[in-house]
Amino acid sequence: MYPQDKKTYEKLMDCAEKIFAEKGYDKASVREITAAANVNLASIHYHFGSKENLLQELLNRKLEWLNQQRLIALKTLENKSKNKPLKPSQILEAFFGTLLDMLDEKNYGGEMFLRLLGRSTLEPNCLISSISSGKNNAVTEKFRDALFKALPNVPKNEIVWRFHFMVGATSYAISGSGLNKLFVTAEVSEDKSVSKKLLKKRLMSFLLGGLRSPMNSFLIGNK
Amino acid sequence: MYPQDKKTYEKLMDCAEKIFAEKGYDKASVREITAAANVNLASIHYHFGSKENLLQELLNRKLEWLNQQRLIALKTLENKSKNKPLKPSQILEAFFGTLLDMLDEKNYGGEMFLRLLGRSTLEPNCLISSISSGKNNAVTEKFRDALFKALPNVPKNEIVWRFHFMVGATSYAISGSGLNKLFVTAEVSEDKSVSKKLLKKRLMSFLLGGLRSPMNSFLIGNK
DNA sequence: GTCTATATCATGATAGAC
DNA sequence: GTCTATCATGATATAGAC
Repeated sequence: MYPQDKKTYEKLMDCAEKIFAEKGYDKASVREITAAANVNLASIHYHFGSKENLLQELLNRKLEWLNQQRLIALKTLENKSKNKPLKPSQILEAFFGTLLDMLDEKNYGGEMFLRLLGRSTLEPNCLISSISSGKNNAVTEKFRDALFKALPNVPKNEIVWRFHFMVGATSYAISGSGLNKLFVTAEVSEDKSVSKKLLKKRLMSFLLGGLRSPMNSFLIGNK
Repeated sequence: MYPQDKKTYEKLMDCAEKIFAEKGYDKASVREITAAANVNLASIHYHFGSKENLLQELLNRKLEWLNQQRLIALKTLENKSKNKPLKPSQILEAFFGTLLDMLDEKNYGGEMFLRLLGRSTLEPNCLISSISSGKNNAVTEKFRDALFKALPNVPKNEIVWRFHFMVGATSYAISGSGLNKLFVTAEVSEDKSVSKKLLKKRLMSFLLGGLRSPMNSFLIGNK
């Protein structure tokens, strides 16, 4: 079944990624994963300690890669426009656009990652570490600061909140299942391939509108 | 422990709601729920058929109540402003404001509901029915149509997508765990009680901005 | 150090007595 | 409707082979 030359650790990572993507974390059993990888049942415990830890490793691996891409995109932008502050749309492109591009990845990698990331934000007391880990926060802060510079007239507090809202809209929009669920009404449907292509444009337009939404006096009054 | 006069069915619903909210669906065991309710282990199977079904019942109960409130709010608005089209902000208030107000509910009801609802949108092949059930779709469509009227110049397709994005931003913003996770940086933090009060204002402002975001030519060109 | 075979323990589900 | 007993499946732990 599986190429024999790969190490057990790698086999498990690969198979787990695929099976998690297909069935979700809960319904993917340790037995199924080890069987698919042609390794012993106990190897997950040996290499990762637990099923949860295996998921952690997968998320961390993806997250690190994603954040690298994000930083590269940001650096590129900053190099191009010497000194001049970046436009909000450019910053969003580097942060969320890079994430959205993962959807096109092969091997379910992108979709699984995004779904499981979403799950980890919803389940209490679970999987927090991969998100609030130092590296990830560092990247988030870089983009946060870029937004501060790009929108000097907006209170920093508000920017942080709106960043948060943007992450939410993106996570949800991206979760494969969510997409077709809420609005399956025929009248407004369009060709699916068209929808997929337009998703990024549409979401970015929405995020930008939310980010730059005028602030009412109440919010400003409260700093 | 538990008041003896309540029926088993009610006891289970109440305890399950609380325990699901605290630990999440997976980590709440049938044994723990039945123990807390002072009923027999097998009663969940008898009354609900399965643990999943119990969750379904909980979600449906909440969802129906929520949607009733939403319809009432919408009707009230439509009665007040005879014939004149509603403002988008009013429609959002009726739909998302009503949802956000559930956060103040006692007994974890609101938070659990929102978290589990979020989960159900992220897990594949799971719990779809409560969301795409007929009643819920009917309510969603009412609000969708209200937005169509309120924004006659925006293509219907775009409104539907933006509605979708708004749901995502709201779900995420509301999920108790998500709130403190992403941005725990000290510099931008403010008093937590203040944050909680302002959440609704902030989110509504963001949603409104996203909903009314100008459309770039690319999107319009593709209808 | 790496992997395997096997044992343990918790969980959801269920059958059948009362 | 409620109970006890039991099953099937899952994750995890351990002992020991290579």
